[in-house]
Amino acid sequence: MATGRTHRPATRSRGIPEATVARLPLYLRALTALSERSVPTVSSEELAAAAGVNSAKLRKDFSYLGSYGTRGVGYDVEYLVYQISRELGLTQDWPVVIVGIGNLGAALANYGGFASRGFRVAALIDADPAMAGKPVAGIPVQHADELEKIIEDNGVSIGVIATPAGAAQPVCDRLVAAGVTSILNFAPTVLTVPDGVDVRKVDLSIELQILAFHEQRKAGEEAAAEGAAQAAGPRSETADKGPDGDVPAVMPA
Amino acid sequence: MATGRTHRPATRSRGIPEATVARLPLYLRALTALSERSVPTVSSEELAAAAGVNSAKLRKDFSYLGSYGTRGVGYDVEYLVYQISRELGLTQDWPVVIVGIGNLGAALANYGGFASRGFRVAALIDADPAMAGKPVAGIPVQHADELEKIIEDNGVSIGVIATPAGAAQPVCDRLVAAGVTSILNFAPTVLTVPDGVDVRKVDLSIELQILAFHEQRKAGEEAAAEGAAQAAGPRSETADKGPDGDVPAVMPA
DNA sequence: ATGTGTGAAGTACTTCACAGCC
DNA sequence: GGCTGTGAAGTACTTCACACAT
Repeated sequence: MATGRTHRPATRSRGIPEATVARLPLYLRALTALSERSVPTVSSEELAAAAGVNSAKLRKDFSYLGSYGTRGVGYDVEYLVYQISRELGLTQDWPVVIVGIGNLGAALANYGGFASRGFRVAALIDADPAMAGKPVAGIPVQHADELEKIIEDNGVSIGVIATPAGAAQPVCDRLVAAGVTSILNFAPTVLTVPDGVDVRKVDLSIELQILAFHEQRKAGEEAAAEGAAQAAGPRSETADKGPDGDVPAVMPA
Repeated sequence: MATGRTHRPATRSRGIPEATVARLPLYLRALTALSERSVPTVSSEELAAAAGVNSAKLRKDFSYLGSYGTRGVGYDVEYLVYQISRELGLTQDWPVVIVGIGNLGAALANYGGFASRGFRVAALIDADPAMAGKPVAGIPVQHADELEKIIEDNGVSIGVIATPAGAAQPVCDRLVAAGVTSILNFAPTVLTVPDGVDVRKVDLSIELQILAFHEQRKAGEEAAAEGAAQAAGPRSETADKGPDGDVPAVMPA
């Protein structure tokens, strides 16, 4: 691929597609499971099945990292685990702060997947003074006033926002001002950040809405298949559950 | 799936791209906020800014739904809210069950965004007998034995899995067998489902790993840039590039 | 024989740019 | 004049299919 005309010259062949990056953690998880079962090698076919993708995609993805497989044999599990971990930056320790220790923040703090892969919860921060000192997942919650100090002292570059929507942007601004350059946002808001700061969002209600869209379509098709002779007009109603026909109101914070 | 055909024949012009569907909830949220402020109309430019996308994309997205705007004027907020809600299937009521009432399950049960947009938590289900009867978010937790009955009685077609990884597939199988056709999976596992069942996954650790990848790259470039002309402060000299920051050069220090 | 690595072909999505309507 | 709606152009990602290393 000599094209390379896209964004930048790129330091090297460091042009891993975003879609590939997003799948690397998936491969890594599957490989880790194999590693734990002491499986020495896997084929692209097997690994792809375990990760829920197709094998051509997987091979193409790996080709961006280098030629880590052996033709006629497959991939060495341990070696791949290492290479992917390194590529993702998981061979180093990433201190993370979680801001907003409500239900969700607590769930995140307790989530094993964090600690197990290079991430370390450096601090839990909440604006409620009543929370201060209270341990969650074995870590005492600190007051939001300490935010800047905590970030600096721990060299935190990744922040997780689990506050109500209204608090998210101000918290984000403070995180960024204090030096955080990557943010994982669970609050249902669009965050504005300066150039050079990465934001990823996880939005529970959006995922559900996407499911509802497909679900509705299924119901529609099913009905069309049943009646056979009555689709064709404008949007038909999907019978089955009581249609409320209301326009929802938004939530608070 | 050997047949060359794409997913579906598409009943009509009902060929809304998946990427567009994924953004509709975003637009809907922005529109709802405008609606609450009694803003009567918006331009694609304004709405796009509020939703965090560019205006051409937004107009293209809306063009798949129909021509709901007025040239020279913009879009009628209320009307769009209704149209998008309808397209997403949010004008009907979707009963949802949440399985696995740990930290995360409880967070989900309490999450306002669910109830506010056509989703109704029909039941909370957990395998731990000690949880049974305990109210979470005002809803008493029911034992997993009741799962099939609950799904049937409530006509549930959307299930949320918030169990530990090991329990996810069995729970998924039972949900599907009982009639659920859409699943939102929070457990860090690849779920296998029969054709016709939709699964979306939300994976906290994957998101963090993607951030770590970019974070690492920033650090690397920064080090490389250090040798060159050390710019002062958060400013990138690299003209412009993609929509999202991809060529950063900032330093917390 | 077997399974990787990869050009080339195919598909999906984004952005441009401007005609057309208000 | 302003702003939508959309063909056309551009870009990103996926899948195919097969040469080639083991």
